[in-house]
Amino acid sequence: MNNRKENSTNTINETYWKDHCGIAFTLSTIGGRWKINLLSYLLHEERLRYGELRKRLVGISERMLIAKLKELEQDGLINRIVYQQVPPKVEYELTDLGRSLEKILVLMDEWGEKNM
Amino acid sequence: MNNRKENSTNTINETYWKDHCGIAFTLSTIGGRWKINLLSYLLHEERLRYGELRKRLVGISERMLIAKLKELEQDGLINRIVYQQVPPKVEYELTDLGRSLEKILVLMDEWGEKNM
DNA sequence: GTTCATACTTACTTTTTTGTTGGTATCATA
DNA sequence: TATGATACCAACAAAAAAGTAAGTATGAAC
Repeated sequence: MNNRKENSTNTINETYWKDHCGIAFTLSTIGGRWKINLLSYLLHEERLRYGELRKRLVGISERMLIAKLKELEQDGLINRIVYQQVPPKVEYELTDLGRSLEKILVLMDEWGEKNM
Repeated sequence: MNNRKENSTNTINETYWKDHCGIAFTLSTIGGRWKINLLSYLLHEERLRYGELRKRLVGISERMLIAKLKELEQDGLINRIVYQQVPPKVEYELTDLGRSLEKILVLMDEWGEKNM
């Protein structure tokens, strides 16, 4: 899953900036095609099941959805809540750390709505 | 330079979200490896020459620096000021639109510094 | 007429991200 | 015993982003 070349210039650059610059660090945790959408939906709707997220993220593939959920979970931004039942039921919600991004997300949304 | 496939799923998805979601739009204009660094330096230092930017953006290649400057200029976030002299002198500064991102950049920086 | 400084440019390669397709597991219900 | 519902996985392929290396142009100073 994590098949980055550890000593590529690309990775070296990203690592350098993640370590030296707050903005770069932040961007690395919420950047990419889908993460902010995920965070945004979870911010507004509290808890959502896997299938509900998939419906909302128009165009996303299972592969990406799972991958991004896993990354967000590993970064401590969301919780994964598993119900022991069949068929399976899994819900996702923001952690406190995830919710602490609210202001940034709101500002980004406002800026975008205004300038797009 | 712009060699995106116009009808790839990837591009279709990005376009859809850029049109429907403010956050996605914002992220598409400041995302990627280098743009926020550029904006950040220009925010703090007002005007910087091409060569000065290159020194600050440790690790960046000419190709990337030019490409990102051009994108930022086309999106109206920065001004390119050319002095008619040899050897050439070109400065870059934020536009009002660029400066309107300040709050977001500051918050991202704070969040990063706190959590990295 | 060669060198220097500066801001770019271009062809090409590598790396990373994203998408496609076709799976698996579980147990209740029909 | 077959079907359905849900969450997830894995091999492969395409697309996009980033990096490498070697250029160009200009006119002044040597």
